[in-house]
Amino acid sequence: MAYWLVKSEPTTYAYADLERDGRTVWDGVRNNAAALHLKAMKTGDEVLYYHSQEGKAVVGVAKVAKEAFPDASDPSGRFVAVELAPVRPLKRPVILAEMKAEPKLAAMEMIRQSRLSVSPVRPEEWRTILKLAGEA
DNA sequence: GCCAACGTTGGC
DNA sequence: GCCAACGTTGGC
Repeated sequence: MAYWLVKSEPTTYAYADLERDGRTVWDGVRNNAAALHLKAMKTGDEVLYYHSQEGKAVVGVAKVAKEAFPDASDPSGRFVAVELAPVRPLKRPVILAEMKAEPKLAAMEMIRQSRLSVSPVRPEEWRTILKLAGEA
């Protein structure tokens, strides 16, 4: 079981939209590094759901409902999509400023490279974030 | 194959 | 709205 983090602008597709839909195709990723992470996802892996721009916080937990398959929205055929399903909203959102202030999260991929839309999360980082969310 | 120019993302 | 970071494109 691996852990990941995905970003979405809440004005485009918020965590609440995922809850409403029950499941969604996570497509449109056009970055090679992010695509490699999508390909490495396994069904059942857990995913932190981060709101970029508006909110700038991890707001929920999702899980991989379907492993990588060709992204139908990509004419080149080079990129893949996965399907995600909601697990639960965090008890308390964890804002970016808190994450940056936490030394244990300094090595997190999403902190080190803010533009990466899909990134891996280490187990200890996962635990740290859940703790910041008041869940651990 | 190099690198300058340009576009996009996302934090501030 | 601005700008830094980074990826991509295209001329050479």
